[in-house]
Amino acid sequence: MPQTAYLPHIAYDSVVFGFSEGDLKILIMEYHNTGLFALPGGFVRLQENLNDAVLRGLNERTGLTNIYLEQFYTFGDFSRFDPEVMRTLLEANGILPADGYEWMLDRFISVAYYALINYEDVRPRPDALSDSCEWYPVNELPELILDHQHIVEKAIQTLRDNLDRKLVGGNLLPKKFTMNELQNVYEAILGTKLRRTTFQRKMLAAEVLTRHEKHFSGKAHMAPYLYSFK
Amino acid sequence: MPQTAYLPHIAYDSVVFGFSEGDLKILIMEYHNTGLFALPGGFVRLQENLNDAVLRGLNERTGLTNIYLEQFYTFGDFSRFDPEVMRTLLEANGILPADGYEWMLDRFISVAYYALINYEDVRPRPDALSDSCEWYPVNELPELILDHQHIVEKAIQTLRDNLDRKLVGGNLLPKKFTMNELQNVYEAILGTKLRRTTFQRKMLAAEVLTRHEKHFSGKAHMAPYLYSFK
DNA sequence: TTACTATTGTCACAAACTGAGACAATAAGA
DNA sequence: TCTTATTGTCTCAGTTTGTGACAATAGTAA
Repeated sequence: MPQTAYLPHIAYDSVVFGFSEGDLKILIMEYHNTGLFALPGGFVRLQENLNDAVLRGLNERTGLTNIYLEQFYTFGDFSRFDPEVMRTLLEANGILPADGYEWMLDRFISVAYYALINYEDVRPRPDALSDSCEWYPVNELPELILDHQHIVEKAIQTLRDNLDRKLVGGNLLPKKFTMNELQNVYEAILGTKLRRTTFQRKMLAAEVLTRHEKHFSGKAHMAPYLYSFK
Repeated sequence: MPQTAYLPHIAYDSVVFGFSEGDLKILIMEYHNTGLFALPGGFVRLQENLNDAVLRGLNERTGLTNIYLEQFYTFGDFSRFDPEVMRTLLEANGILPADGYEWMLDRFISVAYYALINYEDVRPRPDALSDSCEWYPVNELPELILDHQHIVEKAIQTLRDNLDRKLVGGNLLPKKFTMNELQNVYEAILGTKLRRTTFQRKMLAAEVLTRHEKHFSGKAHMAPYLYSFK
């Protein structure tokens, strides 16, 4: 990452949501030899679109290409500025700031995005600076650097606000899913239980679902239909 | 604006909404000797919070201090980069880029905000680079530089989406207003007519208004109550 | 003083929507 | 064949919303 390759002072952070075992989860990086946890983020190349930079970073970490991505806020408080954190990350990777990395110790304004992906499609991959990239339930996050906890909270709040308006919950599931699975996603996002009949009626009335064949799970009860988003 | 005073590559643009004569209007700058029209914007000082920079810029142009302000999107496409526009603006003001203004010809990522203000509270003031700062109805804007037309459209869309959820329409009116005036604001923002009785019932049920004395306009009919937001 | 007009606050009724439960129809195991 | 758990659908009541009606003004005109 030499100085000339990226726009200085500008970063992005991404809150990558997945759904598994009944929990809403997000991808968190743990940096090599530091015990520091952070959202996966990155920088923008000099001639690159901001949105493309985020998609590139997500692709590098998840291998996915068609990602549901939404920009939700830009964090620009001066109090975000804490060069010691970045210095620690660089040193843990054997990098001296003087070797062309001084710009990473500057103040950054960060554009935050959230992504919704199908948990099963991802094998998280660490990037060059990181030790591990793992899923954590949103209610059991480790302590995060800088204002990243705040970014996560705002991401969840925005996702909740957009849930009914944009009907995006399906992006957290495989192509085909049952009505019960979809309801579980909604409940995990909203943090509340929903009524089965009311939920089903609302989803069907919205006319965004296509009904497919039944799914036989081997359980001793009526088999549910599979659905997909139109 | 010497190089050292501001963060490079980062700008903000503000869409300042006002309401007058039945129209939703926004503040547009016309730059001196160029015929170029643009949203009022600015830069962030090295140790300044992003949000504070925007409030500072709005204060310089409107004299207002308590401004309803909302960040809505950050525009970061590389296609925004057009140094000729900025070069024209500088030259029209007799400034040579070589005099420490080269950074203004670089690529910028712009964080966009919208503000809602009471039209009557404002006497728009031009800033150092500008010739005039005037209100334009949103449906009769001049051609704007770069992607500013796109920014305006996204601002209006966001305002519409937030209107019911945040009940912010009152920020475009004086402290006290009639129900009919509030309805006119909503209609101007949404671009549609609303039913008088339904609108009044919804507003009263929301329990966000305080009812004050009646307002006698001199017209030959029942006088309406004045309201203010709680 | 007495009509007359335009607008306002409120009510009434129907239509649409939502919460909550009931129930028959399975799918598999006992 | 009986039992159990879950699903798709229906019903009914309560709430909200669309729509019009109507009396109560505040001025103007006769």
